[in-house]
Amino acid sequence: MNFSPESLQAFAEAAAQGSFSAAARRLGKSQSTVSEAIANLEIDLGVALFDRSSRQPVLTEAGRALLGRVDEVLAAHDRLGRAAGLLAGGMEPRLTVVVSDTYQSVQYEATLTELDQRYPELEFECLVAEHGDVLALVRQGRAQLGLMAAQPAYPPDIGAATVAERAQIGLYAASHHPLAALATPGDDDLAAYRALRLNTYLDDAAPSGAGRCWSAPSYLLLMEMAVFGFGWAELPRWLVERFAAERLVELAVPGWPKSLPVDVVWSRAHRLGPAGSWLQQRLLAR
Amino acid sequence: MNFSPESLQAFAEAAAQGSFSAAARRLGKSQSTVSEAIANLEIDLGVALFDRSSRQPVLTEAGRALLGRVDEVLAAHDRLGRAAGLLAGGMEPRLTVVVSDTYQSVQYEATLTELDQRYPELEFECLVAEHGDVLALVRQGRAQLGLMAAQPAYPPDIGAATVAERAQIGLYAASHHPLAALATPGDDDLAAYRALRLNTYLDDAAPSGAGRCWSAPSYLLLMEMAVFGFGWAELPRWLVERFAAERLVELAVPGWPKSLPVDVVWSRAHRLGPAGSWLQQRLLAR
DNA sequence: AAGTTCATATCGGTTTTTCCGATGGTATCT
DNA sequence: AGATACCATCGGAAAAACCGATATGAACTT
Repeated sequence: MNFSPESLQAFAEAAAQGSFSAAARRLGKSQSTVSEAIANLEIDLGVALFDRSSRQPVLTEAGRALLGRVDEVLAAHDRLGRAAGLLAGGMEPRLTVVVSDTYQSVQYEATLTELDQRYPELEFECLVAEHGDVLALVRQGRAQLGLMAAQPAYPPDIGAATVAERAQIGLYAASHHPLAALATPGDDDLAAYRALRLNTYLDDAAPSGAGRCWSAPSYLLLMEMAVFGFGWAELPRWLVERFAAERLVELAVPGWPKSLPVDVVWSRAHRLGPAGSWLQQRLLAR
Repeated sequence: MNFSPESLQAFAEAAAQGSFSAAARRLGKSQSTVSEAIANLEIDLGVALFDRSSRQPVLTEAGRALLGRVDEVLAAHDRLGRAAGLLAGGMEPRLTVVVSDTYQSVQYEATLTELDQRYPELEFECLVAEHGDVLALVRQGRAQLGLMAAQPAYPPDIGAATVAERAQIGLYAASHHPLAALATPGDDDLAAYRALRLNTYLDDAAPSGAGRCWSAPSYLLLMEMAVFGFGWAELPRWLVERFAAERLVELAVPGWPKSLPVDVVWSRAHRLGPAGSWLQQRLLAR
């Protein structure tokens, strides 16, 4: 069975208006067209939709039940049309952002909420990759935008700009860890205990005591290990404040917390779509 | 914009098969029809859906994004067709059951779950009404089935049958209520404390102490009042067991708990549909 | 490198559907 | 009873869906 959108629209409009003629006027078609469309739809469905015994047609019980289904079809139909219109207008079908694990940012939640409101049809994808891979994914077009620790220089085909907000990285240990008892622990105190390190964080020279350090591939796992008291760790401040504020304490080591600049990067070869451009500007605007 | 179901189906099938010809074979149409349908759809949508540079057409990014929307339209379309088929086959569009407040029955939960599985397209409506109104609603066709306390006789146009399972009504008071401390309270003990009564329960003669009794229009409110210790109440056993088992105690008054027969009633003038007949039989079969 | 195969695009022509204006019948209101 | 507004039906015009045949191109074989 195959129901034409014209018939469905005629039915829905007639049900809404309570009149075939009024529906025809609103749809810009002739009355006979609407009448025949509904009659054909009734044949196709095998059910009478309207009771025509009185002057104005009134929905039958079956018609009332099927009207809901018809509305669903038309709503899905409209969504398709809207999505196609956006795509035809140059909107990218999806936006991929790759975030360096060091700066994976639930802190951008508000921005993403705004993105969702502004571009509801957009498919959004978030990748996490290690520093070098961020550039590779952006360069090959797999991702449109990247967020990573600011670099002194970038390849010529990569555009970059520094985000106003810097990433805050602190040193943390569990509340019951010996380090938590010290007022101002120094580097030698840190060296006395096990370090918990991100094992994708390759830029840094291995510190003393590296033989005893534990590592994990994400800050979340690292934080879990710190909460259990396995050692101390460098962690993004927002992550601790949101998920482990009462179980970890920040260590007041001189020179900490660090505040690292973050860059947004993009490929000059691939033009950003409207949503990508908006997100780029939005990230820089803060 | 108006997208014909033929085009959408051709697009979805072609995307699934990765081939226009294969889609045409599966749809029972000629290859040129599918090709033209998709070409027209691309014109209507304003975007290219397939990349035709290679032998087999491959979805563009936009096509991949829109395919999801198209599938939603087709799914809604299918649901409409299925619902219409059921209605055309004699299925009632909705089933209304009216339950006497005395026996409102979440206890029939399993039966309703089964009804939902068996008739997923059915619109189910549950009304609650006072004894006499149950018969009125069934008689006028507003409800197809009724559940109420068994009556000695019914009007001739009303069919009735007794449900195998009887309604269990017990006497309850809060755990901290003085009555809860008595091993076997008698009627005189009950009379010494406030009674909580259903105020639609008009058949019973007002007992002694009626001036002090509190009432509520539903067993749920009544049970709340009992939990707060305001007095003792007649309550359906299943209701207490499910929602207040640890806060109320049953009073071992001689003659209680009562076990009342429940009748299913229906109108002889209105034929029951398949779902109604099934539910009727299912209620009686236990 | 040429030939084979299998895919899609395109083109006429036929069939089907959609749409309109006109007409007639019927319920509702004055 | 008449006026009015509504719906069903009819015949013809316009649009579309559909098919078979054919051209063209990509991948694969020899």
